[in-house]
Amino acid sequence: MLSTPSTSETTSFVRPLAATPASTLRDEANRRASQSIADTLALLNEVFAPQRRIVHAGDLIYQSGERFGNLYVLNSGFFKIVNLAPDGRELVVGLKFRGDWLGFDGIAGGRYSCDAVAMDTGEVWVLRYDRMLAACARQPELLKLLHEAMSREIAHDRDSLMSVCTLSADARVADFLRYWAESLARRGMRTDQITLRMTRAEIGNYLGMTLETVSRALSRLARCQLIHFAEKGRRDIQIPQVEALAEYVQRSLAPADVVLQ
Amino acid sequence: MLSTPSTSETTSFVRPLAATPASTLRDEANRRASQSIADTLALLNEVFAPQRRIVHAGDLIYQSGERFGNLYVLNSGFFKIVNLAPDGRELVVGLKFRGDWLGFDGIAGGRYSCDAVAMDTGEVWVLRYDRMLAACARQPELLKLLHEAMSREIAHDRDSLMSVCTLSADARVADFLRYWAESLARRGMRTDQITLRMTRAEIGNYLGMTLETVSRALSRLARCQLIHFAEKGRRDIQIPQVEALAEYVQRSLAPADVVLQ
DNA sequence: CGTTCGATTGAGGAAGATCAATTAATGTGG
DNA sequence: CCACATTAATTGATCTTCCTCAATCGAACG
Repeated sequence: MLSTPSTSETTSFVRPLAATPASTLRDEANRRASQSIADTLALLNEVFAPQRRIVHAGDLIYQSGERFGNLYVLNSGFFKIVNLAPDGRELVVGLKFRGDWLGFDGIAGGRYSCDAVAMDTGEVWVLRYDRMLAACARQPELLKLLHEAMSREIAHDRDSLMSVCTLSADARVADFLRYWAESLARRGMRTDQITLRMTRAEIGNYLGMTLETVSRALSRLARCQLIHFAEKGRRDIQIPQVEALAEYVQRSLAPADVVLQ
Repeated sequence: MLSTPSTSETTSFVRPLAATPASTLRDEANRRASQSIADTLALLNEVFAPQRRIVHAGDLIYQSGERFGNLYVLNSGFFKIVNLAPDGRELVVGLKFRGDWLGFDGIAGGRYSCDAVAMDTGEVWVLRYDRMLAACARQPELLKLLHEAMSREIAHDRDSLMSVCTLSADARVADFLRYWAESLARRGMRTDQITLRMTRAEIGNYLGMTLETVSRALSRLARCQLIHFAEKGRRDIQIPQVEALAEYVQRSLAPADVVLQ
């Protein structure tokens, strides 16, 4: 099912002149992103032949306070990262998809500072950090990968903070759906119909609002036709156009005096 | 629950019986932290003899969109990291003190994704990333330093998100002051009287609230005697006991039904 | 088939934003 | 050094958003 997805071959061809609408460019970017993730996994597989661990919804891959020793890379499935304060507060601070790394937070203090919880069945690759470092010394390419992953995480955390601090509740929910859909798209998965693996309470926790507010926001988005609920179950959400969600976020930022044509 | 705390940083010696009040333990931890920062700077200086750059309030060390090439380490001064959204939103997403690294966000995309702005006169050391990598290959100790710095940043960003998502405005301001004071303490600087180098608007931007709310929160904290304003100028703030601020945050979390003895 | 858990929706209230007026610091040119 | 302009901070009054509490409904499960 996995390993060695034909590495190499990241579209080095210039496209023919013809029409290249925005959607085509976007698809192309997603294809490249997906390939890049596949390449990364292939390289890791080749270098480490890492131990594979199958997880099911609710499984913890590591937890706060546990001694650090491994980094993890998701081959499939979905994870949430839950930050725990000494006083008992819990917050979902990140979501992880195929190709994402887990466990960076443990490097500095020698212990993980979060829980990593599977939200679905999936496969995690286990990388011993010390072996990783040793391999990096021989193979600079690996180190580049590692640093890029950490850097991406830092940049993304900042974007999360920006969402929470500057967007209204409705916009935050829209942005969350957009982010989820785009994360899937960049991994070559369907985005017209997505299945949220989180309850309203979890989404609210992640976005810094109550579950009622999440529910109301989703209802409003559905009323605007930006999303549709699948017939059965409100966990499946159809998104006719992901870009429309981004536009909605932008519109919510625009001061009312701007004329909406 | 788990094993061997070891790793520097966690007191691995059992203290002698005698009186060791919390404040002494804390001072000792701060002394160690300060020494650790000094050691790091000394090592970097020795290995790279890095270019030094003097900055003044308002100077940008790098800005969003600029081509990535350097990491920076603060030898003195204070920086804010400002995240910029394509639509013009700006958010202060981080504060940097002596010993902190800047520029990690640029590694992944080849461009910085934030502005790094000096809030005071200071000295920044410039480290070429490629030279850094080369040096790391020879000196694993360096790589450890680098990874720890990135890891700390990831962990801290998550804590920031937690503050914004779970604390009231007053508690967030109190937590901000506590964080600032502790950052100074860990660098061996005075904390009884601190000079905020930010306007109320900047603080509010960082904490996700308006400047009026910051002002009101500070007034309330002053009314509770948790802080005092210096005679002249409201930028200088006296903090009689930093721990009292942490307690205030905890108290604000406690449901009203808890009896506060 | 009832129990439980998650989601939705409404009503009322509280925290914080917005708008506005006043005061305090900072700076500028004469 | 002072008058004046400018920017930052405070405080109050009102309004909005979101939270809290509560009732209802639907889906999943034993």
